Amino acid sequence: MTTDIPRVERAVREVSTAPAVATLEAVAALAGVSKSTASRVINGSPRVTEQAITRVNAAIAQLHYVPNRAARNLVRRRTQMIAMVIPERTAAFFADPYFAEVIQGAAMYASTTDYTLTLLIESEADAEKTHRFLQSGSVDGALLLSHHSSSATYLELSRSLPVVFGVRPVDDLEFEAHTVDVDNVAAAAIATQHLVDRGRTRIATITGPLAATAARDRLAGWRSTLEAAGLASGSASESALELVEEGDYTPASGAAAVERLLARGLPFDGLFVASAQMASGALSVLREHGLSVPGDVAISTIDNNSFSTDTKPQLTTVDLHTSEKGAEMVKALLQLIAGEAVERETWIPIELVQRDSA
Amino acid sequence: MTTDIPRVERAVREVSTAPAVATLEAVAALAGVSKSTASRVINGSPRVTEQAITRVNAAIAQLHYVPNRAARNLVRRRTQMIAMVIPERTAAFFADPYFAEVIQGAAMYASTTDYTLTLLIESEADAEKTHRFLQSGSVDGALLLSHHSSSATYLELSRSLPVVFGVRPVDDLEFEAHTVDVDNVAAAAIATQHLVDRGRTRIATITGPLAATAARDRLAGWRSTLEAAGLASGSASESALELVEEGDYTPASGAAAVERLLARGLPFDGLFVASAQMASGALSVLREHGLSVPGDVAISTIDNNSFSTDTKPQLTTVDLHTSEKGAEMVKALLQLIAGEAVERETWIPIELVQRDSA
DNA sequence: CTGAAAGCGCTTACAG
DNA sequence: CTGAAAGCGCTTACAG
Repeated sequence: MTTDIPRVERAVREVSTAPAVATLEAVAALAGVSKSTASRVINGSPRVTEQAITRVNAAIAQLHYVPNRAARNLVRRRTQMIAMVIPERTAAFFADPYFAEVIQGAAMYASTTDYTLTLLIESEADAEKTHRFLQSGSVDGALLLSHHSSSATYLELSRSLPVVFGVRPVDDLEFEAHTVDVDNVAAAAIATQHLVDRGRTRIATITGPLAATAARDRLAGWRSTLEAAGLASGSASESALELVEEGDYTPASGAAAVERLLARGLPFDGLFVASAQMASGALSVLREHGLSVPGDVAISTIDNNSFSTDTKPQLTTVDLHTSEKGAEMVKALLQLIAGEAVERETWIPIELVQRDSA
Repeated sequence: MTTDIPRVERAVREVSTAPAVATLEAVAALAGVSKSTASRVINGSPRVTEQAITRVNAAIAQLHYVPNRAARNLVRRRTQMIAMVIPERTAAFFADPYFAEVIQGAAMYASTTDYTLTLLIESEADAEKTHRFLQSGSVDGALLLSHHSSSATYLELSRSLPVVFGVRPVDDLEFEAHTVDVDNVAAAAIATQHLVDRGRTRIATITGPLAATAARDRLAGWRSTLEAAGLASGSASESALELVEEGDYTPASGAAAVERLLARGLPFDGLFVASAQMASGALSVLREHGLSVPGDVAISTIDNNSFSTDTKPQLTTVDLHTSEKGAEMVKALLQLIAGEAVERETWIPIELVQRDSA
């Protein structure tokens, strides 16, 4: 009503727009009841007559009425919104199918509820902003995919807002967080055991960045499986436990890691790679060196995504059911918001998918 | 203050919660001004004294005040939220780095504004639900990444809500949509021309699903480049224009497509593949057949992502600046919402990235 | 420049 | 079962 352009635009709008958004008042009037009754019908209150219900519903249909979210949220002190917080760095590495899958699973599940999922990119530079947003009551709860910020910060956050973590916080026993995760030790153990079952006796591994718990867990799963199978013996220098190289989850790092492994001259006939991305990189290098897979080296890995099926041979891997994890995170959060009891830890089931690399 | 359960819950909250959320009223009181003035300061109104400003800001800081979004949205008739609509099928194929990149770019940009991006998965089964949501005033605008639904439906939508498309709607001239896209014809032409410049004379192509405009555009770019270079001559059966196979953007389909190309027995020394994903699949097959790249067959493609760098040799490709596209979509939408004039079509610049495959 | 007041569109005790 | 009324927390003409 002030500047010129908007005025014109509004006029145009008024003409071209679909019937102005209906209000509760209009519905009530059309149905011949009070706003109170109309509202009760809408919210499924049991204290209304059949007749009121039908009439209100008819009015709603006729008017294409949809409750105004802001008004409803204001009085309910709810926003019907939850946030998925992902660190900026992760966003940049969105190429990693892992995060995309979690987010997809979460978004899919959320879309079946009447909660809305918003993506919150936490800039490393201004994590404060994210926290302010979360504290401002803009969302009813938050999903944290990782926590580059200090655990303390998040502890604080989780005290004023329902929060579900997608990774276990670094051994902070005081931390009463709710988490939905996968048993990484077991995943690695299953993949490694498969190699053992295939008769491999010198099983090497390529790990993820060992700064992260998940990578360390996978390393531990590999090691304990070798020990249990009696494949960890030998002098220190020739023990299979020596066959460890670290990567950063990218294909290139996987390739570099096998190169190093090969350069060390220690023989190995099995290789557990902590991620399919790295495995695909490792696989090419092995073949370049004239090594056959699974003939000379059997490979098993973790993550059932395009990286495990785009290779030749396709990779035997452990499916972490990642999009299910995203869904479960949302589910747990909504229960928390509803005040229901939720297990401190939810473990997503994992599963070996046998293909051709081992 | 009324029902029992809430009362208890509130009590619990009060104890465990960080300082109860401050309200405008509290800020005003602490600052010794009216809510009106406090509100003006918060909203940057010029009609306030310096003194008022400093006192209100001090109060805000002290109380950690953050405006309640619902209340603000209610009165402003704004939600400060925009939705990114992606069809369910796309969500499932989230593995395709393309969508992940667009979304990431959009989320990143949005996070620098005070708009919130929500991911809306449009179920094929219940597209109605999505439309209801969009029409309900829950968001101020929508970003459409693709449109499996009829153009008509979206045309209708775009009449009641600012909408920005990420793909050009199928030649619907009446359709006054705003779109942010890339010039696919040019992208293909650049990639193909590079092959021509490298001295290749029989240049084949692997297209995306030709049902989509983008795939047809890329095919057209390839064709016109060959024609312009005089490489399209010859009898129909041996014209390079015959060297076309269709894929579906997955690596496997790229592999299958070259197999068919090879099976036809027509020689080719250049190959333009419409996506890096397909190119990676095609590349392996070529090498399996003992063909060297770029020696025997030079390859150029489109999309600068992990698929173009994880191969050996790495792929010469056209960078579509996909995450920039996501950002530009948000930018255009926010301008539309603000009532500013926006170009009907925004073209994202593209760029040849020369690597080793051609 | 500032405050009192109205109102955004709902929900929900309260009193029939 | 139902309606009148209050109130959720803001913003913004309106009248100083």
